[in-house]
Amino acid sequence: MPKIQKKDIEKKIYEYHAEMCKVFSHPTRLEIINTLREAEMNVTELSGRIGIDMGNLSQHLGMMRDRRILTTRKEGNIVYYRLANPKMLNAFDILKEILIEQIRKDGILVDSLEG
Amino acid sequence: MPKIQKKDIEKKIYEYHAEMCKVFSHPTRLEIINTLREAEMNVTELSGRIGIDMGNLSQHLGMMRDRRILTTRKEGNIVYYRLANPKMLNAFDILKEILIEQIRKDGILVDSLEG
DNA sequence: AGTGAATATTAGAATAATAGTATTTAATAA
DNA sequence: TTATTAAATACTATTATTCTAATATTCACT
Repeated sequence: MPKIQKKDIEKKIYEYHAEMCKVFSHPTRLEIINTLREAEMNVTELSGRIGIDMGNLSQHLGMMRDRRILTTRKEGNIVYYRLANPKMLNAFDILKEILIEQIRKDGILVDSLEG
Repeated sequence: MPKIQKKDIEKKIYEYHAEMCKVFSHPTRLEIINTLREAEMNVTELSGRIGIDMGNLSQHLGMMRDRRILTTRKEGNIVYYRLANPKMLNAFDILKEILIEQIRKDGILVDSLEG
C-alpha cells in the first residue's frame, strides 16, 4: 500500500477548494448568495426575486447544497435555504471590490453595456 | 434607445463577478495563485513547480491574464507572471479556511484519500 | 548572417463538465 | 379523485479542459 504523500493532500485540497469556488462562477448563484445574505428564503420566493424558473433554480440550489455552501430547513413541503457559513460573504465582498476597482480603472462595464 | 436600468447593471456585475470567479474554479489555477503568492515567476519555472506541461499551463495563464488576475513582464523571451492584486489572496484564504473547517467537521478529505 | 537551443503561445481534435429546458415525482388542498 | 403547488431529475446543447503538435521569438555561438 503506497504511503499518502503530503503533496497528494495538497492536491486534494486544491481540488476541493476549486469545487467550492465553482459555486461562485455563475451569475445566478452569486445572486442567490447575495439574496440570502441576511435571511433564509424558500425556493418559490427566490425564484420570483431573482427572476428565473424554478427548475433551473433548483439545479443551482442543489449543487450549492452538495458543496455545503447552503443548508436547508424543511417545513411541510416548503424548503428554506440559507448560507451555511456567513464568513463566505467576506470573500464574496473582497472579490467584488477588486472587480469594481477594475471597472473604475478601465471601464469594461460601460463599454459592454453600450456595445 | 431604451434606458439602461439599475437592474441591468447589477446583472452585468454578477456576470463579471462570475467570470472572475471562474479563475478560482480549477485546481491548477488555484495552485498557480498560491505559487505566485510572494514572488513573480516565469512559465518554465511554474511548469516545473506545479508539474504540468507548458502548453496546458499557458492556457490557464492566458485566461487568468485576460481576466486581469495576473499581469506579466517580459525580459527577452522570458515572461514573468505575478498577481495583479494581492488583495485576492485574502479571498483565497477565507475560502480555504471555510473548506478546512468543513473537512475538520466531517472528514471528507480522509474519506476520499482512502477511497 | 546562419544555425541551434530554449522560451512561450497557439491550433486542432478528443474528452469531460455544465447549463437550461422540459419532464417527473411528491405533497397538499379542494 | 382531481387539481395545484413545490421541488428534483433527465435530456440535449453548449462550454471547458486536456493533449499533441506546430509556430513564433529571442538568445548564444560560430
